[in-house]
Amino acid sequence: MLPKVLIAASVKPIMLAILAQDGESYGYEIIQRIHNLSDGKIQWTAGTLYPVLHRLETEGLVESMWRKPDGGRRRKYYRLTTQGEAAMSTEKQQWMDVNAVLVRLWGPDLALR
Amino acid sequence: MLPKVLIAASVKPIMLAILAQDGESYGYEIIQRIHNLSDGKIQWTAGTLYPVLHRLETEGLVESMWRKPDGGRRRKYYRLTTQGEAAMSTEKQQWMDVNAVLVRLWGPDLALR
DNA sequence: TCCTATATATTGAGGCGCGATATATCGCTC
DNA sequence: GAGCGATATATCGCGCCTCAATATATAGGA
Repeated sequence: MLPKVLIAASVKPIMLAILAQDGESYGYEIIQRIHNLSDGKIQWTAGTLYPVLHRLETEGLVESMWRKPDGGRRRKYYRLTTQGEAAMSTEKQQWMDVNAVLVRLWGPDLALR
Repeated sequence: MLPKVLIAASVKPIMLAILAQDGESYGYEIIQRIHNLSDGKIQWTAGTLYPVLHRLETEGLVESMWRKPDGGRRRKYYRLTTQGEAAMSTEKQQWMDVNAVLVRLWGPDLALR
């Protein structure tokens, strides 16, 4: 079980990175995607995910459209905006800045193991 | 300026790692240490640091002792407990789990650049 | 018909950073 | 010996965040 604060810090960069890689996706699929990507270590719930998606949309980083597939119920697909791509770069840089400090403290050799 | 949530997620592992590496230190020094370690990118304030130190002490991860150096005013020195060392390992593993997901999404090749 | 999986949405409780503020002392300069 | 900046610790409260719980709806299979 990961600490809340670590979930909080990683949810935005991970969400943006998933949409950047997958092109577009919807809530339920994203939950499963991150579950697989992390070997089950990260388990977002609906109560975590949807508020984040709505926040990203309010901030203009993602846009959404409803779609109804043949069979199965309607889904709300999300896609990165141009602003969202820029935001991902920023988030990535910030994460790596902090990560660099931790790697330095834990020992630079560990980065290669 | 780093996002609050990223500060929140990193403050505990960084604090534990600093004390693990330095043996012991005190609030004011830790603030300068992290400033230098991060090339000025991470700037903790007293309002961030002291509550965290107190929390770590309540959790039994650090222990403290007042000391009065020759010249200069008294300082409260902090040191990791055995529990604190174990907590650092856990925090480290959790951070690396999340970092692994991000590296995977951003592209594994980036890890070498 | 009923159950399970799929799918989105909201609320409220609890947790946390950090700017602002308070308090105190050292060492230097005028 | 007054004044000041650097050193040093401490607390409060605003605002933001997660996430369990809850609500709603539908597809497909038993």
